[in-house]
Amino acid sequence: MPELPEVETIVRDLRPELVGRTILSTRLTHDDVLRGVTRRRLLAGLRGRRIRALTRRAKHAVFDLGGHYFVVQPGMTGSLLVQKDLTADERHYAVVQAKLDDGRVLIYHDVRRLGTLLLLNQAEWDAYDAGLGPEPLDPQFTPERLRERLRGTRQAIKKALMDQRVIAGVGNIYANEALFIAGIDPSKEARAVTPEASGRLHTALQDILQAAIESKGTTVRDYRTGTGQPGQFQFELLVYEREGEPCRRCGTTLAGTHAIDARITVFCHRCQR
DNA sequence: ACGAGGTCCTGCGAGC
DNA sequence: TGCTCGCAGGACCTCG
Repeated sequence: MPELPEVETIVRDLRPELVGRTILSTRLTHDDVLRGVTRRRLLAGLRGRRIRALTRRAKHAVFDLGGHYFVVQPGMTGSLLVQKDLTADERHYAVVQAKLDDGRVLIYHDVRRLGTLLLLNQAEWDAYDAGLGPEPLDPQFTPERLRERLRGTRQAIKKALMDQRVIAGVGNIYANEALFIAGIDPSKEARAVTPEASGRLHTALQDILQAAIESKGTTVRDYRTGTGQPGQFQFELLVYEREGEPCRRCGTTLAGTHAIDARITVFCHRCQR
């Protein structure tokens, strides 16, 4: 499931392939991935446009088309690929096929279509961007900034971490991992996290996200890098997908619960307080 | 402002 | 074998 490291990997892989290319024509096979944009406006907005830049913000891949932005949020099962030919499987799940001026095709592939596509002008993008929390790998994201963001909410710390308005780009996998590394009980109220623990969490978040980027992301099922390869970070996970297995730090059997926001939370009763 | 729960969407695996 | 059903979940919504 593409979170910050996965989208960062996709964007880094595709940037040299796509920047400077012009989109000749576009095919959209399903309208249900569109959010706040009609089929007609999306297709008109892509056709004939040159890709000026490709960047990441939170869990979104952002195509700068000059004057407006094509924003792809891969959701659970979305991926972006650039290919010369499509396999039958790729064709079946390719929600968007954009023909490029070098003869290749940019594909947005999404089996479950929980991903979303947006087309925003400059003002709309600025407003959207302003609604997202700070980037955890930004040098301006200090431990103090994290503590400020957490102080205001009584929500469970894990839910707060996954709230894109609080911090951008963190989803279920890295929230579980960072809380384990920082030794914080995922159900603890965010505002009750001590400054010391918050400092550990800041370090853990930056370390885990950076390490996951270096391993090209975590592939549980569907996620692929921009070159179609699985990521490698799934082999380094400490708690996620390890419910019932021994804690790597103390050997206690890791617990699993759905009590927080109906998502699987895996943690160590002994190491996380 | 909070939590709880529903919705979207499809593939997969369990159970019968 | 072939079916039904529950589950996976990020974002967004409504309700109390």
